[in-house]
Amino acid sequence: MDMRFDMAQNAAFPTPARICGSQCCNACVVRDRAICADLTEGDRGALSRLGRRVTLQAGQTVMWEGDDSMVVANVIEGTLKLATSTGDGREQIVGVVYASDFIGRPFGARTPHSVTALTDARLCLFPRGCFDGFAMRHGELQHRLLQRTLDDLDRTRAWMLLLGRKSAREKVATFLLDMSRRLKADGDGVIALPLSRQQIADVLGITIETVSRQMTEMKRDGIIDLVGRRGVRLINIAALETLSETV
Amino acid sequence: MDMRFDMAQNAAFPTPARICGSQCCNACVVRDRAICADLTEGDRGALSRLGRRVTLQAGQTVMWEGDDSMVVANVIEGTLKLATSTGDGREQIVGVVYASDFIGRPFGARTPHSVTALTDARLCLFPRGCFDGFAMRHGELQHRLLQRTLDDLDRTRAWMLLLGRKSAREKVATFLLDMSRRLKADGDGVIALPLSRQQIADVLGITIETVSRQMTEMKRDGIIDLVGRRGVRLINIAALETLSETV
DNA sequence: CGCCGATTTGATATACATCAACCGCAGTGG
DNA sequence: CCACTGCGGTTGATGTATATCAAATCGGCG
Repeated sequence: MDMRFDMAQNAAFPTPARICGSQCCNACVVRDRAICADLTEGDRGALSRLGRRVTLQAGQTVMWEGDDSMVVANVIEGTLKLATSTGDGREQIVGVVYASDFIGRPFGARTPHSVTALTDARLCLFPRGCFDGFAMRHGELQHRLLQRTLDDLDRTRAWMLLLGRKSAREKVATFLLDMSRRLKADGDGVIALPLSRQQIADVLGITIETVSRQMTEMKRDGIIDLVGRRGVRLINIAALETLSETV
Repeated sequence: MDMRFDMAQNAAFPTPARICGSQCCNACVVRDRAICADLTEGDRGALSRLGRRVTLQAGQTVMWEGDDSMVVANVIEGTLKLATSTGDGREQIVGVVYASDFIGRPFGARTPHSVTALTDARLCLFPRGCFDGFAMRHGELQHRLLQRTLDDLDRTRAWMLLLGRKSAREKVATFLLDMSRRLKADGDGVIALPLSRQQIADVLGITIETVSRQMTEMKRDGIIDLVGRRGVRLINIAALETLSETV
């Protein structure tokens, strides 16, 4: 695993103040977006004591497909991918997760996909057994987790339409729009993609060459602009929406 | 909507005894597999009173993609499909649900996909608002729903690998194995598929012709046998597993 | 400035889609 | 009872989007 990342992915969270050490939720940047948001301060502290903060480097894998489900985590900072693959090495990225998202498989024996950091990342990691137990005693937490899982399922099913029925052009257009909704553009309207071309291909179920060709073609057509390896500026969003085609 | 079904899909549930009328859970065939399984008898009765039993004919649609989420339901009997489509009519089936499964979008404003009966079916239908309220007061129910949603998500993500990275041959092999796991074969080892060729194509993200060709080819190779329009016998399961390719 | 992996570009192959008959079974009606 | 009809399914001929293979180019880093 030797990925290199040329852009400052984590600029949004410039080393958050660790006022009360790494164990404290009060200073947590995702506190009110993560699943622990609805817990009382006391309960949140109790949950916090079950887990620990860990740092990941880009390219590191936290969980492997098919492994026993040993841990779950909140993403505090960074971007990670969820992936499955066939026996002969073809990979499909089944999800991309961002700060405040939840990862891992609670209430289940196996992790059904690998989880790998795309950028440097920080997690709030819990042993699964402890987390499950805590969740069973805290309805608010389970409710939040349910909400999030239902949303994930909706988004995943929408992506099935893309994988099964859209052309390469439509796939790339949909991908770019999706990214523009999740990521903030800089002053010049340039979005820094957290994914390499190969990873984009693995998200869309096409090859790297096809991704590249579609993007340069869109650039030729004046719909987008490519800046450096990881940057895109969406020039004609309406055109992208027409291309992405889902009503 | 004029689908016709030549095989007795529902033979497994020969007009269940309605001992205490259609409103009673005690005689419910899915009582201990559905999400209400962990409720006390009293709570189950209370939930039951919020909803009503409805009968669907094959081809009828209960919910439409993008509509306000008004109802949710347990499937008592029958098979239904969940589908989304592009503006120009390409369809992707994002899920197939069976007896004891749960359908609809609780805790959310919109139904993200249509739900249509593939066979005649019976549902235990709840207004969403009432259901949500009841669920909020009953942790066991939410826990069951969470479990089920997590399982759905796992299965859906596994299907993404199929849609994005598998060949037509692999797709059909995977589909047949999946069916053989969910459906019981009759005495001769023949499985009655609940889906037409077009619907199989819409599940796998390929065309009807490709489905047909792959199946007749597998038949030529002695891997499966086709009996009538809806019947398949899996002769060489090992070969199918090799073909389906996921490790 | 030069190097190395990431990306783009080009040439070619191919799996699958598309278009078009055709077949066969299940109703239907004479 | 049998021809007729309609629809789901199969089969064939052909087209094309995308994969594959190969090489050139770029961009960031030492």
